[in-house]
Amino acid sequence: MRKRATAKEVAEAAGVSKWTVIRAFTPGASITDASRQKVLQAAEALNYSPNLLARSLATNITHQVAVFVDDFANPHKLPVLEMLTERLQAEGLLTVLININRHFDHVHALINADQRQFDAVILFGTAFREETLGDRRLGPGFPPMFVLARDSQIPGVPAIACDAELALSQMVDYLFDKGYRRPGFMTGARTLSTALGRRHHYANFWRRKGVGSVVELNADRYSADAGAEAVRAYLSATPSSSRVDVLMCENDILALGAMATARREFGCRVPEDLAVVGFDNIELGAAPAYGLTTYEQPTYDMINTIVEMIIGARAVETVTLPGHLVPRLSA
Amino acid sequence: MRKRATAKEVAEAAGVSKWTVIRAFTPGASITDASRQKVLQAAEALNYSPNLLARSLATNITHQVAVFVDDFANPHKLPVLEMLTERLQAEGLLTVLININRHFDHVHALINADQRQFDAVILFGTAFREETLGDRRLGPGFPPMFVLARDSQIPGVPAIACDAELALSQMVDYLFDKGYRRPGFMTGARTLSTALGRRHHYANFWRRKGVGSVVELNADRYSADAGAEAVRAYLSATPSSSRVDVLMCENDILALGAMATARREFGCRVPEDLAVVGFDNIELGAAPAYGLTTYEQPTYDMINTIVEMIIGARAVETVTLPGHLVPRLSA
DNA sequence: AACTCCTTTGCTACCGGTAGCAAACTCCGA
DNA sequence: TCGGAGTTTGCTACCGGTAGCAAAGGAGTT
Repeated sequence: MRKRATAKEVAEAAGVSKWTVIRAFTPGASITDASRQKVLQAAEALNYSPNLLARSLATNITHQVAVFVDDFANPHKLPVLEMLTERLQAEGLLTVLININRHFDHVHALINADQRQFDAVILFGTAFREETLGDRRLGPGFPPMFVLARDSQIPGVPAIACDAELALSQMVDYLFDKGYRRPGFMTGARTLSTALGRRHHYANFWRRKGVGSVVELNADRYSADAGAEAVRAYLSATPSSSRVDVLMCENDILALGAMATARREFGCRVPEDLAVVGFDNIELGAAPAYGLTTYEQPTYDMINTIVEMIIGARAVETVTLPGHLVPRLSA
Repeated sequence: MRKRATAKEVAEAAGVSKWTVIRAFTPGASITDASRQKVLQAAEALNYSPNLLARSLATNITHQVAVFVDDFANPHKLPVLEMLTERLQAEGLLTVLININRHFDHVHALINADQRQFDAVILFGTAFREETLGDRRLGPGFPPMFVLARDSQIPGVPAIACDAELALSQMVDYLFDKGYRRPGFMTGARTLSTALGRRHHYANFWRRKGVGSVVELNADRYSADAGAEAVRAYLSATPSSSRVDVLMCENDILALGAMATARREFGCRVPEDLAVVGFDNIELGAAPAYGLTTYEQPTYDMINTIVEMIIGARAVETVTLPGHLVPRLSA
């Protein structure tokens, strides 16, 4: 396999120095049209294009952003990744997808990221803890970190997320106006971020409405199955007379599992016997079979904000952005 | 922000040459325990770890694999990406996720990949065509390419995929044995790969069973909505007496949309009035509400095969691997 | 023609590693 | 005590670019 052409080879072919070749490929560089043409022609013939690795080494800019993901069960991740890659690529940045699931050593992955000189690191998942990210080996020179779509538990690491307080206030207002008075909430994996987040605000706003107690259901993962199981356990243990009238699930995927099981195994009509709402607005929830009432995060705004921070077009700080309620038939 | 420490600085601190420092970090290099300890101590103090960018430039090995994805609508992509990143990371390879949707110029993305010297490029999507990938600018030195989970339409580019012929033969056998005789097939986006793939084999095997005609439904995308729409168009135009009795959809996400709509809007019982089967075995299809009969691709085997080819542990060639039928209630 | 001033080109030094040769150092046996 | 083999260390050259200075070239003025 022949090697790729280098600037030096192109220079020889064009009869100029390699620096002139570089200039022909550098926008705004000082070079006459005549030499640029000569160079471009020779480059074309030799199939030359600059080696970005060498450029990165010299400039200390890689144009690569690492995205750490620790939870691939939620299909909502996919459209976000799509949008994120698209937005980053529009700025000339590539996305390095790093899997931080249970099988991997977080600190190790971070050190690796460090060694690769990424321009930035985006944490996009559920369970990044301070003890891993605060590791002292991640010293000076570590790329700037951002937390996407979650609160940040790490001091100094900004979070760009949906305004959970606003979201839950809108949701509870909506449910209250619809007449629901016996709220339930289903959590997924019990991480700190979860506990402090949506459930907290949900309970708070109900309290303000004068509804003091929120029934809590626990799924142990974020998956349809786990949602199904949790609701099955609840409904089979609770006579219909004392059941909640509306169940909010921490995300749509739990909600879909819960809804399907409530209908199918317990004959519940949704929303008449049990209203169900979710969070995220995944595509499938919109399907007529579900008609899931949910809340849409401001995905584009969050991504745009984070990318602007990365390219330096915006001050780096924690930002919460308003999403919007998506009322459908399930509540 | 202070810069990262380099081998030279560690060398000064440890009182050795920078090459000794490098050797301390190179497994199997010739170095005494005494100097290695000295170096590691100094490195620890300065928080040094080797710069992989510089290493890549010198060795011409980046340990980065680009994955081109052009279709983020199918949730099946997510578990595959999870497994792929995990398997690659286990070999010390990182995954660069490149979005090749309609907004991007494929050739441009490939040239960019070329400039970054990826160790390999994996095409994981629906619509990579020969005219883009055969571009002559992707000349010698371009990283080896692989097509994952699809046929390859590109000569010289091996495909690692599920054995579609076997899969469809198993599926048709199963459906035939269950007594179905009026088969339908719903395609997604009409790309070449699709046309030649599952639908083709499906029709073929029915023909062998003596069933000559397969009704074709067309969804224009791979999404639940598109599946819903296609089945809506079909069912409202076709009296129940002349409808198909089993509808195979090109993938699960189409099948779920179709099933939900058939049930909800047309009162069809599944599978009594209309059996529905899909392909991929996505998580949601397993939920009791659906019980979707489907076919599971040998995802792990495919990924493992491709990774072994990348690391040179296996001959590079097109491989098809057997998956297995997942019978549930929907057929 | 001589002198500016500005543009273009070439050059050295550098980014932070790797490869492989040569010198220096051990260690051992004769 | 010395020779020689094997090990360890240092060195030069290189990977393919970038940065920024210095020399060369060209146009305009007097």
